Amino acid sequence: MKSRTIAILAREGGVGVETVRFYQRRGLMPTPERWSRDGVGTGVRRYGEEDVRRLRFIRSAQTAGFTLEQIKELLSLDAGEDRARAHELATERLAALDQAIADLVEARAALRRLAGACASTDQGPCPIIAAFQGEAA
Amino acid sequence: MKSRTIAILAREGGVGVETVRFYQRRGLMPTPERWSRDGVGTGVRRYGEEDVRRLRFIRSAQTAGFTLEQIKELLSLDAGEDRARAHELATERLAALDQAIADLVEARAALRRLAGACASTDQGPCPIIAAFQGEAA
DNA sequence: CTAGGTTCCGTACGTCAGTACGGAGTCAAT
DNA sequence: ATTGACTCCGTACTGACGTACGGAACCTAG
Repeated sequence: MKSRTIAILAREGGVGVETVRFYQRRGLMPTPERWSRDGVGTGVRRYGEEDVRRLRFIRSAQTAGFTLEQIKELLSLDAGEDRARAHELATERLAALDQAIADLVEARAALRRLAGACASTDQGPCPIIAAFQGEAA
Repeated sequence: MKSRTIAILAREGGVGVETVRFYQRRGLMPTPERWSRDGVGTGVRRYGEEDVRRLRFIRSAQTAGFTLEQIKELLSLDAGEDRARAHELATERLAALDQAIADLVEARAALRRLAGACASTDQGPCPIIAAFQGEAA
């Protein structure tokens, strides 16, 4: 079970060792006890599947636009009974996410205009600013 | 024409005064000459339509995920002849944008699972981390 | 048992995009 | 002419998210 060193955990989670340590300092990842098999010295911390899942969740939640603070709260809510709060955080973020997606789709349209306008081998000026006119903000 | 003070420009562009000044320092916005109507004193800078459009462009390009450095380059390219470079920047960003949109759509699906799982009035634990399993990364 | 690679830890530094502050100058209205 | 709001400018600080450094302890293979 708990057989991974921090480097292996980091690799499986797709982040750097320093990032895991950073998450530990921020309270997002646990800091397990050191583990010395022969009872000599203080040993080294070991991590399991659980920790990998947790780490991957953090990355996913970040993609969803949660801040580390919010992710920390979600983690503390996980498997807890406070459905109301979890639901609240999720739907709040869902709305923001829909807005963000809409904005990006808008932006993509503008970029297509830009790419289109500046793609041809025609001579003359390339109206970059103009390509972005007609936005909702 | 050039009748706006920096506060009015900022308001019309949807940013704060300090942000405009920040963009000036970064070379994204021009720093027009001071303008004293009666020739007394050093006067105050005034801005026109052109500047409002430029400011709005900056905001839109930011939504599209360009960094301020890249936006600066786009602005220097605007109305210039370097179509190749403009096209390159646009298509590069377009690809990144498509990826970002795909990620967000993924994230939205995960959030819907989460909201769904934690919406009911059922008792019991709320599997937040589990709701995010099944991602592409 | 020694050499090397890792881990651990605190602290410092880095980037991006602002935001705030403080004092002097300027403008507009009363 | 004075008051009060706004401008200008440099410099410093913020916040989110890491990334780097350096020395001591530790673990593993040869």
